[in-house]
Amino acid sequence: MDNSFEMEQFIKDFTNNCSKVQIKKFSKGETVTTYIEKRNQFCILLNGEADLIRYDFYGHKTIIANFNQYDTFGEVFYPANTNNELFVLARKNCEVLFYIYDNINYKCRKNCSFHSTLINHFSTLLLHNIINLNMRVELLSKRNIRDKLISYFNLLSSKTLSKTITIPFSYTDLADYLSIDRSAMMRDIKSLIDQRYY
Amino acid sequence: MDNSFEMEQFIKDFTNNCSKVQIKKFSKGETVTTYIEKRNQFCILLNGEADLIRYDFYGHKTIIANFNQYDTFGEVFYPANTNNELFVLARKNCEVLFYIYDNINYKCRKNCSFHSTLINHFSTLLLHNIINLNMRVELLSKRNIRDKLISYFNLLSSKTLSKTITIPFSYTDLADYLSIDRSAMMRDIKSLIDQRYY
DNA sequence: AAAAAATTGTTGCAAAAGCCACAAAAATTA
DNA sequence: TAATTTTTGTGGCTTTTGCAACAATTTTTT
Repeated sequence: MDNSFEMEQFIKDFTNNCSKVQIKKFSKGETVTTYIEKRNQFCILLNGEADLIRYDFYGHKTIIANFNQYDTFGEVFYPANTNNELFVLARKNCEVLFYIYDNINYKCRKNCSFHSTLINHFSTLLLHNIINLNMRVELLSKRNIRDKLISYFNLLSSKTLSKTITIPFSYTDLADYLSIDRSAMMRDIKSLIDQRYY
Repeated sequence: MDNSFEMEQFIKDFTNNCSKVQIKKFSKGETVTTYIEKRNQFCILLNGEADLIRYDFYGHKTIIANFNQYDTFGEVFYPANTNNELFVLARKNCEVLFYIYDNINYKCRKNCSFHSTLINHFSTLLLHNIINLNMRVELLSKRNIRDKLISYFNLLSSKTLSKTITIPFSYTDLADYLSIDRSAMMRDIKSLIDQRYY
């Protein structure tokens, strides 16, 4: 699971200047990218934190995904026929690697070290992405607010291997992340506390 | 998106006998595998159709995922700390390739052609998996039954590029797939029809 | 072809979740 | 530090969803 050491090495390896790679910095609150035109964009969050956001036509905000260090995102991961306006917002200051993905096995003409190392680490990155998504599906497929909360708290505690958890969101954002109404969620949190569940 | 030709080739390539690979056939209704012990199992559905199922402690069945030809599944895609009983059930007769995944770059001693081709196609398979999962998250994050249904129908019609859709599930299963109550879903389907939405 | 099992269509009622609104508190910005 | 914005906590009311139940089909099995 922990591939941070492996990734550190990877990051060092691509500090050369490959023409297909760009690294940009973003301040908290800035838009990192929008998923509109299909440009086969593939991104790696090098540090910081960002969210993938959707607003539906009721005006509801949903936090589709929450990205942390070395998480991958971008339009490559969405089907061509997506009719949604999705965008990635920096939750904290962050640094993002952008790469135009055609075929993982195509190297640039320079045959630079970035491409070699990307190919080596690509599967690991994608596998990590899938595991995250499966956890996400696990949460969202829970039938009621209470179960979503319990699942989410268990997830947090299993990540830190600790009984005390720290929610990385405000309650407002947590509700948007679990795709539920905030006031209804507050009610349920209160009842979990009353029953000494957490 | 369509990688079926590529896959056909792949399938042909591993008809040799690699010691780490097993291909098994299952009849409709049989259990393909259960996600209990972490055995780093990686599977490819060669043909047929299968579901990933969870029963929660209320007895609710949820169809976490629905797998079709060349979809990948298995324990590798789940975090080690999964406390869920998940199992894969054959919805139709199917053939499944099992492979114990350690590191995609480890070849077996024989240096057989399976491993070479798997490495070549692995990213494509994973990317496909991610796209499926993102569509799944898209559906499940919708706030109400009506929107889930509309999203799902749109998805189907965009897949076939047609206005008439065929739901690959019974209504009973569709409800389990969308993680909602069947009778409530029937009510909403009826109202969509009344409003000539579909 | 008959019997058994599963799906569909439909209710009334109960429970859960959503919506709106507002004051208090906390965090952020000027 | 003061002003402004965001978050939290809460409640009343409405709407949606879930539950249980059952007859009518349809499908599958014997």
